[in-house]
Amino acid sequence: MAKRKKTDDRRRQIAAAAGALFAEQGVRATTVRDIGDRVGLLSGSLYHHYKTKIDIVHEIMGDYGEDLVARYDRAALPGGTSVEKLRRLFQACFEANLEHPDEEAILIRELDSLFREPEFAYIHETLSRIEDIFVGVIEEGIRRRELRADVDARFVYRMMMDVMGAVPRWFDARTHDESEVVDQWIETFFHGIGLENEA
Amino acid sequence: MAKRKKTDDRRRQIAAAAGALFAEQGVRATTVRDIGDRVGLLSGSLYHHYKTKIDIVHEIMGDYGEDLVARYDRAALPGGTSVEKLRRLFQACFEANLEHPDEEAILIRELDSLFREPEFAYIHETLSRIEDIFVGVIEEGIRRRELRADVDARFVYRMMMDVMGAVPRWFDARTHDESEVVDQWIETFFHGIGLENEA
DNA sequence: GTCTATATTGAGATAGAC
DNA sequence: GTCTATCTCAATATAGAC
Repeated sequence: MAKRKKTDDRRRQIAAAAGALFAEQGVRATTVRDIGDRVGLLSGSLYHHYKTKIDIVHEIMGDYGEDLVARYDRAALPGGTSVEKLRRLFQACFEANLEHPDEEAILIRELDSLFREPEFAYIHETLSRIEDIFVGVIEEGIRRRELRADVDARFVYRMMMDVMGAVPRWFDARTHDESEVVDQWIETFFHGIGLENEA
Repeated sequence: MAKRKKTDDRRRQIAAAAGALFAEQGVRATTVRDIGDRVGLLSGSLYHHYKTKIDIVHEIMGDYGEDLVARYDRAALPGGTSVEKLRRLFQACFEANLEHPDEEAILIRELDSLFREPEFAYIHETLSRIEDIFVGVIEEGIRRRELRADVDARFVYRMMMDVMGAVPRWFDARTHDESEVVDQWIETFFHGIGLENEA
């Protein structure tokens, strides 16, 4: 029992070190020797814990999708206006980036490269579920006449996701206040940057 | 003279083939053998025309920055309201994507990987000049009271650039009408998706 | 200017001793 | 469970014949 636990600790330690490197440099640019150095092992010893380098990526990302969908699901729960729901969705994005920065960075970084491989199809299924959540909230807002009737929900979702997807590239909790960012996003997406008397 | 021209043709042919591959798969994932296959040469023969694989990337991207900055500069020329200028800037983005799809795709794809290398610093200088153009237009709009006084120009620029940077990932001139996309961007950024009576 | 052939390096992975 | 040592393969790049 105690022995089993220790093995898992080592696995987690390797996954954590690898995750930080993958997030920073990308999976392809990170060598098994880099990972070994970080945890104080020779590269060959990693293979006692994982069958391949890609298996480490699966270990890191495999369960993360559920966590992420659950966050957005919770944010979209009934309660409040459409703006309030959108705000909760944006906040969920930041919480994910704060609590799982490596996973978020890897998700975005590898989306158009490694995660195009068929074995990572589950990543895209996760994103598709998140898209449905956003689109559901936006379409409900249109039906409730809280959002403009002429907005294309999938189109607006894409704009929002493009903006949220850039968070790992610039966000630093030490220099940014996430609630201010969420405020600005809400202001811009909901009210726009134009002055009314110019419309 | 005719001979010199032929040599340049070969260089351009190689750069074009490599550009398409770089845009699709990324520079790192594209091998010199891939490139050779595309132009009907053995990989070794490429080295008669270019010293290294990375030199081909420089050939493709080296002059493109000027082209891009010139486009955005022209779009920001005096004339019209701030919305009209923003519309012209968005249109410039689409024209760039239509006329130089490979360059745009490579620019975005490699921004956080290959283009972090010091030898590609000129790419970031180009982007910095484009940022200044956008920020200039937005700040002018605020001074003219055409845009809200409380918008943070750099922040809004980042949102816009994040949205524009995703264009190479989904835009297909055969299925999308770029002027419709520009319309939606302008509507969303300028007026927002909210209904006035909800504000 | 292109080909044949090969040098060189780097990276993922394995075998077997400890 | 880790190390030593090494295999294997793929990729960039080079040398010299044609």
